[in-house]
This record gives sequence, structure tokens and C-alpha cells, in this order.
Amino acid sequence: MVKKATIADVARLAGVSTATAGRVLGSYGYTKAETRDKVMQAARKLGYRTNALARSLITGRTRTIGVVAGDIQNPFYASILRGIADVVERHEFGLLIVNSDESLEKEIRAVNVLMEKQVDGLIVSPCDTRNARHLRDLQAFGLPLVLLDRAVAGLEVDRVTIDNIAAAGRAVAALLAAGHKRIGLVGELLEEPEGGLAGFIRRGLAGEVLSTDTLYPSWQRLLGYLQAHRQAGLPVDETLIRRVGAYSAEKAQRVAEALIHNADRPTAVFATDGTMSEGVIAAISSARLSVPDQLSLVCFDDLEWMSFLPPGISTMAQPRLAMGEIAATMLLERIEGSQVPARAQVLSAEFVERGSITRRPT
Amino acid sequence: MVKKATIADVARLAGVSTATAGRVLGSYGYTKAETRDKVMQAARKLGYRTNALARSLITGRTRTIGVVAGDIQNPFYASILRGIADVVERHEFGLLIVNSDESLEKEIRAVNVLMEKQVDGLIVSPCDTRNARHLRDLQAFGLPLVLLDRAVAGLEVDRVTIDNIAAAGRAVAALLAAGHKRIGLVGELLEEPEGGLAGFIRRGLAGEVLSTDTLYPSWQRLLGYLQAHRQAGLPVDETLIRRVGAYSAEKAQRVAEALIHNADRPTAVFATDGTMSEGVIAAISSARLSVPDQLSLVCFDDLEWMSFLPPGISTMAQPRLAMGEIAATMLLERIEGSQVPARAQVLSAEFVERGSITRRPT
DNA sequence: CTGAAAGCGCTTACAG
DNA sequence: CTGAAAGCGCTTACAG
Repeated sequence: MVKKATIADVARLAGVSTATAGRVLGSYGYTKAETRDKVMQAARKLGYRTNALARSLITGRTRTIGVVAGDIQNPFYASILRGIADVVERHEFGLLIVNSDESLEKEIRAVNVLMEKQVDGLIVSPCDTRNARHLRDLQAFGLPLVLLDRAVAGLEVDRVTIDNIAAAGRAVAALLAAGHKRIGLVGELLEEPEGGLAGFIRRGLAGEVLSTDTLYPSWQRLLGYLQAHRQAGLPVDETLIRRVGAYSAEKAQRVAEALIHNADRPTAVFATDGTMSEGVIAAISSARLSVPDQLSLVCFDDLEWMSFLPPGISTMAQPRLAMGEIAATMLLERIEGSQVPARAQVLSAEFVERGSITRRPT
Repeated sequence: MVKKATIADVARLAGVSTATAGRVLGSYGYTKAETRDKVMQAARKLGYRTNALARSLITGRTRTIGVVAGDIQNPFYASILRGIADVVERHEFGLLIVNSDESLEKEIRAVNVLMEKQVDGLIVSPCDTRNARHLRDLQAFGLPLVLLDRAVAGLEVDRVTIDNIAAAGRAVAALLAAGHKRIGLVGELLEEPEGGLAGFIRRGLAGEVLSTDTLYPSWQRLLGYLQAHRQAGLPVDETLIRRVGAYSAEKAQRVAEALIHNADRPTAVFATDGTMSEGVIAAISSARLSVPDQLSLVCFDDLEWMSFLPPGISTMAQPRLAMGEIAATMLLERIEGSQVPARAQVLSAEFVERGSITRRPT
């Protein structure tokens, strides 16, 4: 175990002051080339390495950002994180990652820990779009924050989200255009809005859902489903809309099974995210239904298997990497001092048409 | 933008010394209940938050560990990272994550950055099992290190790996037992050993491959493939062994296509990891081959789709979460001061039999 | 271009 | 149980 060399050690060996050694080793201020050489040589001899902690304590910046994601194991977050990491690494920043498991309590704790570690900024996919005092405090505190995938009511900070309503609308419209009239929906649909699911459906069809901006993504996608029906002039059968209530493929599978084992099952299903899609496809597989002959399917988010699972699953692909890259870029800009008003980057999902929709005889 | 309150501010408001305030706020040393109350109240009023940087500078510990993984977006690493995060969060440690993309240069840079940030320990999946001076230095430096998935020649530190040779042997033996005699292998096989692929196959069959411990996982799995053939008394057709040379599903797909488009294609294929499996299944899908009727398949690593892709893909499941949990636990033990000799945790993969192997007429 | 001194926000002996 | 003082390893005015 070697004792770590400090700037003082290097300075002593090089025969200069710690201030000068610091200037050379930290590449700031002015130094004579000759001095630089002396110091660098001493540093090399001692195996000197910067202690970023001490530097950060003075400069007030750690060159580290924190990310609070739902679950790094989920491909959705994994890709976003990769996008974030790419940008962050390019700027020589560190990346501190914590899982929230969509629990408000964990999220609060995560934000606290990250603040204590003095991150220069935070990217959070908030698990509660209303109760977010810890995030509002951040803003008051002056710590840059970027919201990911979800917005928070009344919190005006940078964010990057997907145009969920429009995207889901297009996905469902594709089904409608193929003649489907009974389209099932399997959605996570956490965070029940006032009036419950039934109330939401009623208001959604009546065009009475306000502040759609701060709705949870799966609720926004349900809204897209409803709007697509309304635009097609088709009624919505509430019993076809199934709520899983958790980010769990297993639970989604059970919900999907109940939906498709039904005698008068829908002719098509819309799964509102990658996890739901896994559950739905598992249900389809265990029921030995053939897609699209016996059941058409449209998913949301493009997972690897969707391309090679015959007949190819049509889906709304979210630009996950870009979401992460943009969030990180925005955050870095704030850290560099940008004062522009809060930006809302709404990215479009792209419909990837493969083979999981069949035309229904009308 | 609120000015951050420091211990000095709290001490002043509470009318005590900074030492006392520090004792209360940092929960160390002795303090009177009454004093505690005064200090806590002052802290609350000022919105005091600990500056972990300052504390770490003194204590010499950051309660943060660093992980260098190949690619956090890859399900293999994503799950391992989740396992690590679970343990680490439970112990109230932070987690700094960097991607190496299996590039030695990036790995070295990552380790450097993490050291400068003064992590208490590192978990690395080394991308080079020989050139690893940066890792040997770590050891000399006294910084706890746990190796993940791969060992490094001559580096005696804790590590957690999979029994790749045995596991691959069992996977291939299952194919052999079903009467297959022409089994293709699609492997990543980076880091060519001396004598190249052909030389390795020859030595592997002759039982002359030494230091199998520090072989790259895909080479170990190839060795398992060879040993299974030897034990079955069957010759190996070298042309059936295909090297991708990169962790890329796209490249694996092209390699697999070349293998199975062949007129006298193998009757079964063994894919040596999750990424290779994706490439192989994509090739099978685009060639419209039916599994297992036209081609049997065994994979390595159990990805979500393998369970619901008909007919269900048989595979060697690696305990990814456990790998991460164990690695983190080992590291935390070292950080707590454990001095036991370096431990090599070799975990078993479990054969998950589904429907992708069919019996060949003998 | 360089050095002496102060200080970032904590914790740690040491004395009382 | 508490306080005064020193110090962790750097950077930052300030003087020269």
C-alpha cells in the first residue's frame, strides 16, 4: 500500500511552492515551461494523482452528474443511460446512477444522497408528477435539473419527453385503418387520476382531459388510443382497456391472458410500453395464438426481439439513446451556466411497420 | 439560488462550536440531548445539508464505488449492474458507472477518472486479460478491486466468474445427446490466443490448453464445445466454428447467415452469449428456418425473448443479478477492511431446457 | 511567472 | 460533554 503523493510532496521534490505545483498539475494560471518540466517529472516520480475531492471542495464543482432512473435493468432506461453516459463521458464528467423503482421514497433518498455528494446537476425520471417537493427544492437551490420521460406539474425546468398522445394515436390508428374495431389495451397506468380509469376514459373521449402534459406516459398513450377512436368515429369498449398497475412483465402477462383468453377477445392489442409488450407477447405465446392471423398487435418502444420475432412486431420506436443524449446535453449546458428559459424537448416516436397487423374484413 | 448553509452557520445559530455542531450533524462523538436539539433545530431552519466532499477529504472514504462495464445497454451488464446497485444502495454507497466498450484505452481512462474521484473500490470487467498494468497498480495502491466475468493473468484479487467451460460443455453435450453431429458455433472470440483459432482448436481437442482460467469467456465456451466433442468421441469440423470478433449482434447475424445459408449447414447451432444469440436468431428468422425442425439451437445467457420466442429457446442461464450482488458484496467487505486471501467465486450457469433442440435420427 | 497565506467544509485529536 | 486548533489536499486572490 503506497502512500498517496500530494501536491505538497510534488512541490517539495520539484523545489517549487505548492501554488506553482498546483498550477502545473491542474493546468491553470501561468507557469514557465522549465518549471512545468520540473514539476511534471517530480509528479511522475512520485506517481502523483489529482485528488478531485479537494479540488471540488474549492471550485464548487465536481464534474459529476447524478441520474435517478426507474430501473437500470429495464431496456428503456438502459438505453437512455447509455445515451447519457456517452455525452457525459465525452465531457469528462462522472455519472452517478441510482434506481428509484418508481418509488417516491427511494427517489427522494436518491436525490438527497446525490446532493450530498455535490453533483453538478441531476437527471430524474420523476415517479410522481405531483408530489415533487424534493425536485422543486432543487430548483430553488439552484441545482440544474432535467426531467426525463415525465413532466411534473408546475415545475418549469428542462425536460425531454415523447409525444405519447400523438404516437399512441398513430399506432392505434394503424389498427383502426386495418379494419379493427375491438382493440385491447394493456397499460401500466400507475398513478390513478381523479375519477379513476372509467372517469378518465369518459373525459378522454369527451376531450375533457386537461393538463395532458403532466400525465404519466401510459395515461397519455391511453389518451392517444381514445382520441384515435374518437377520430375514427368508433365507440370504445371499456372492458378492452386493461390496467396492470405496475411495471411488471409478469403482471402484464396475467392481465393480457385474461384479455385474450376471453371468448370474445379483441381482434388486436396495443401494448403501451416495452414491459407491457413483453407480458403481452408472453401471453400470446402461451395461448399459442398466431400473430397476426388470430390477433394483431402493436407495441410501444422497440425492443430487440420485436424485429426477429416472426412475423416482426409493428411498434412505435422511441428514440431512447437520443433521449439520454439530449437530456445530458441540456444538463451540461445548464451546468455551464446557460440561463435560457426552461426547454421542453418533445421527441417523436417513429412507427416501425413490420408484420403484426392484419387487415380485418369490414 | 439559496446560499448553502455550512456547519459553521449552524453552529453560530445554535450557539455552539463547529466541533459540536459537527458531532450532532455527523452523528459521531458525544453530545448532550439538549445540545442535539438546539443544533438540529438550527440545521433545519437553515436547510443544512452535509457536504460529503468535505467529510470524505478528511475521512479518506467517499462511500462511493466505481464500476467499469463493457456496455450498460447490454442486458448482460444491465442486470449485473442492477445486482451491484441493489447491494450498494442497501449499504448507502454511491455508484459511479463508466462504459469501456471493451476498449483497453477507455478502460484505463475510466479507472483513472474513478481513482481521481477517490472511489473506495472498483468493480471492473477487464477487457484485456493480459495487459492490465492499470489494474495491477490498483492493487499496489491498496484500492480494493473485484474482477467481473473475466480474470486477469497473474492478478490475485477477488473475482466472480461463470464456469464457462463446464457450462458450455453441458450445453453442447445436450445437442450431442440428441444425436447432432454437426454443431455450428457462433462466438465473439475476441483477443486471439497464440496460434490463432485453428491452433486453439487443435490444442483444445488435445487437452493442451493451459491457464484456462484467464481465457476470455467466449474462448472458454469454445473449449467447452471442444471438450464435449472429445468426450463424445466425435470429430470437430473446424469450418463450423465461426468467429465474430466483436460484441455486435449485427456482425453475428452476418456470420450466422454465412453459416446457415450453406448447403451443408450444421444441424444445430450453439451461440456463445446473449449478443451472439440475438444475431443468430435474427439470421434464422431472416432465413425463415424453423427451430428446431430445420435447425436446433442452444444459446448462452437467458434473455427475455428466449422464453416467449416459439418454441422456447434452450439456453445456459447465467445468474447475472447474483454476479453483481456477489461482486458488490465482496468489494464492500474489502472496503470494510477484510484481509482474507483473494477469492475466486465461480458461479454455475443453469441449463434451461425449452424447445429448441430436436432429436436427430442417428 | 512565482510564492506566502488564506480558505473550501468538514473531522479529529487534545485539553478541559 | 464541549471547544480551540489543526488539518484533509487542493485553488485562489494578492503581492511582488
